[in-house]
Amino acid sequence: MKIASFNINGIKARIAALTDWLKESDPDVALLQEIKSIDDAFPRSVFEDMGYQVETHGQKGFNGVAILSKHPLEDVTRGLPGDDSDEQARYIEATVVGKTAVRMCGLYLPNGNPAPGPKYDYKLAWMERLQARAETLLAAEEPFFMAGDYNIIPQAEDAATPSAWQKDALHLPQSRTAWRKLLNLGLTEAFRSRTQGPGHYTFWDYQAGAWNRNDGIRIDHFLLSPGCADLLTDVQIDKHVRDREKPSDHVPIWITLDI
DNA sequence: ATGACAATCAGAGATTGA
Repeated sequence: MKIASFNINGIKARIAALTDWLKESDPDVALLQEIKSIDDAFPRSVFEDMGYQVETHGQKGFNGVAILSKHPLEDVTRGLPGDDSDEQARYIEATVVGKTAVRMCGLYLPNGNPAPGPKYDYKLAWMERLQARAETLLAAEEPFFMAGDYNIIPQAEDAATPSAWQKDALHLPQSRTAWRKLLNLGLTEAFRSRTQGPGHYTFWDYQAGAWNRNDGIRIDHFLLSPGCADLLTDVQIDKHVRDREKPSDHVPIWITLDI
C-alpha cells in the first residue's frame, strides 16, 4: 500500500497540481496539510470521482488537514488530544485496513516563528501533546505512523544552508530536542532508515529563487511505530513535482507498506 | 539586516507561512 504526505498550500489553488500528481503517483492514501479551507468548501467531489474517500479537518483561511483514501477508513478522529482550547485544525487520524490494520496520523505541526515568543511556546506545547499521543498509541500495540509537515529540520544536513536556520523555530535546539524525544520512544524515521547524507529536501521557499538554487530543507516526515517499521518496503520524495506549473512550496513524500 | 513569493479573505492590504 502506497501512502503519501503532501503539504499542498491551499486546496483551491492546487486542484490541478494535486490531481495531476495523484494520477501519476497513484497513492492508495494521501495525507494532506494546509488545505486552507473549511470542510464545506473542500472540493471533495473532484477526489471522490477519482475513487478516493475524503475526510477533512479544516478551518477558515489557514491550516487544515485531510485524508484521501482508496481503501475504506475507520474510526476517523479530528484534532490532537490534550488541549480542548486549541482551535487550530492540524491533526487527523484514521485506520486503514489491508492485510493488517494501520492507524494513520496526519499532522501539520506549528511553524513556531518568531522564536522565542507565544507561537514558539505553542509549537513546543503541541509537540508535547504529540509525544503523549504517540505514547498512548504505542501502548495500544497496533501498528501506526505519524506523517506530515513537522516543521522540523532534524539535522544540519537536512538544510542546504544550515546557517540560515540556526535561530529559526524549525531548527532551534529545543525543537530538535523535542523531535529526538519522539524518536527515542522507539519510532523510526522512514526516510533516514533508507537514505543517508545531505541534499534531500521536501520544501523550497517561493522566494529568492530557492528552487533554482536548490536551497531546500527537509521538514516533511514519516515516523513509524516498531510494528509499522517492520512493514516498510520503500520511501521516496517526489522532488520533480516542485518544478511544475503553480506548485506548492512542499513536495510529496511517500512510503509503501506491506499491508 | 532586510526582502524576496504565495494563498486567503475580502474586495485593499493585512496575516500567515518557513
